Amino acid sequence: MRPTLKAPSEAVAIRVLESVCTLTEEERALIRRLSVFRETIQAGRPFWRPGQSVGAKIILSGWAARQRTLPDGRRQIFGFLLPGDSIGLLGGSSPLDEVSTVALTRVECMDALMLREILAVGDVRHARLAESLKGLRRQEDAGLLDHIMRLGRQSALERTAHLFMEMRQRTRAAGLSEGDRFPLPLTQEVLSDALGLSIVHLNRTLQQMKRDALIEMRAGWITLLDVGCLKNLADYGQHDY
Amino acid sequence: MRPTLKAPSEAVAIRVLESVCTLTEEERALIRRLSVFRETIQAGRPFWRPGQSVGAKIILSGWAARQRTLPDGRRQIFGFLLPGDSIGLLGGSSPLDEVSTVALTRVECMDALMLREILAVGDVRHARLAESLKGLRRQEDAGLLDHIMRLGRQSALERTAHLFMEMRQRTRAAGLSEGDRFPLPLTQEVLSDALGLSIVHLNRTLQQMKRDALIEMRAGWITLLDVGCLKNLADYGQHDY
DNA sequence: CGTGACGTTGATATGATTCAACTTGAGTGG
DNA sequence: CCACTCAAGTTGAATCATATCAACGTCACG
Repeated sequence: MRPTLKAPSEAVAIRVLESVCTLTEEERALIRRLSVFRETIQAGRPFWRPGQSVGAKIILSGWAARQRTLPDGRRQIFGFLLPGDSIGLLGGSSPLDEVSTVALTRVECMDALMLREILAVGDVRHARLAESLKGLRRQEDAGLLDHIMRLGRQSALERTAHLFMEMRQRTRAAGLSEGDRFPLPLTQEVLSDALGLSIVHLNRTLQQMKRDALIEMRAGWITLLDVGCLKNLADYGQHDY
Repeated sequence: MRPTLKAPSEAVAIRVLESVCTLTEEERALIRRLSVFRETIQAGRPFWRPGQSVGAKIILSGWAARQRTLPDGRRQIFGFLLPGDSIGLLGGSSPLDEVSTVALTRVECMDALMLREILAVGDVRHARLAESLKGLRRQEDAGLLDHIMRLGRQSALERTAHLFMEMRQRTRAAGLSEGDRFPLPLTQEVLSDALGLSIVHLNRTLQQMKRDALIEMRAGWITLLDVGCLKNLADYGQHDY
C-alpha cells in the first residue's frame, strides 16, 4: 500500500474541463501557468457577489453553492460549484452569474480575468478550452431544469436520490470519486436547502436510505450501495423531451 | 364606446421586443415583413420538439408552456411563452431550447429561420433587435431561478402570488394588460403543473385568494385586486443577491 | 339530451414541518 | 487527561400543509 499521491489541484480542474472535450497540450499549459494566481476562501465565506465587481474565477479545489435568501431567512441553493467550474468567465451568459455564491468548504480558485481576455480574442488555439468552459456552463444551466423537476414533482426520497446521482456523475468527471464512493462535504442543512426540505425531514430521508441499504455516509464521503435502485427511484435521466 | 381595434399580432411581438430596448424603424419593418411567414398551432399540440429539426420561431399570439414529463406522467412546467418570446433563434444558448414546448391556446408564430440567418451575420443595423431578443431570453432564464425559489421555499399561497406578479409584469410589457387586469388563459391543471401543486390544492389556494379579495378570475382573465398585498405575500423581487 | 372538459367540494390519508430535547464527536483550554 | 463548548446529527410528539380519492356541479357543444 503506497501513500496516496495528492494531485495538484489545477490537474483536477483540467480533468473536469477535459470531460467535455480534450484540450491541446498548449491549453493545458496555459491553465497551469495561470493557476499560480490563486486565492483561498474560507468555508462559509461568500466569494462571489453579483454585480460587485467584474471578475472571473475557476475553482481548483473545494465546493461552493449558488444561493438566494428570502427576507425572512429561508434559503434556496440553486446548485453546487465543484473544481473546474467557473464564474464570470463567459460574458454574462448565464443567470447564475447574478446569484451570490458561498464557499461550503475551503475553496482554492484561480483568477481567470486574464484567461477571459485571452478567450475573448477568439484565437483558434484556444477554441477547445473555450468549448470546454462553455460546455460546463451549459451542463450547469441544464442542471437548473433538473432541479425544478426535483422540487416541483418529486418526493423527498426521489429528490435526494436524484441529487446523489448528479453528484456521482460530476465527481466522477472530476476524477474525485472511487467507484460509487465520492466526497460529499455538505452538511444536512446545506443539502436540505438545496432540496427544498426541512433539515429534520432530510435527516429522516437519509436514514431511510441507509436502512434500505441504498447509501452509506461517513466523514464527508458517501457510498452509493445500489446505483441501479437509486437511479430508478430518481427517474434519473428518465424524462421525455 | 367604439369597437375595440384589434392590433395585428406582429405589433404585440414588436411591443414586447421594445420592452427591452427600442428598435429602429428598419428593424420593425423587418419583423413585419418576415411575419407573413406564419404558422398556427392548435391548443394542446406540441410545437417544438428539441433536437427534432433546426428551426426558429417567434410567437405572435397565444400562450405556450415549456414542460417535461416523468415516466409515470407527472408533469412539470418550466415556464410560459408569450407573444414576443422566441425559440431556437439564438444559437442554442439556453437549456430551455432543449425542452419540449406545448401550445396552451391557439398559437400564431412566425418562422424566424430567415431572421436567424440575418442576425447571425452580426450587421450593426440589426444590433438592437438582437439585443432585444437576447434580453428576453435572459429574462426567461432568470425566471428559472425565481421558479426554483418558489418551488423550493415558498408555500402554495406565496408561490401562486409570485407567479401572478410575474405574469402581471410580462403581460404588461406586451401591452396585453389593462391596469392590473390581464389575460391568463391557463387551466387550473396547467397552473398546478407549473407551481408543483396538486390541482385540488391549487383550486383551494385560488379560492382563498378570492375570499381574501386578492384576485378575481373570469373567462380567462384575472384581476389583481391588491397588488401591494400580493407582492408582499410573494416576496416579489425581495431576495438578497 | 348526452358527453366531456373544467372546476368545486368533503373526507381522509400522507408527507413534511416544527419544536424541543438529546446524542455524538471534534476541538479547546485548563 | 478532563471538562467544556459548539456544531452537526438524531429522535419523538404534535401539528400543519398538501395530496388523494371520489363525488358532484356547471357550462359549452354537438
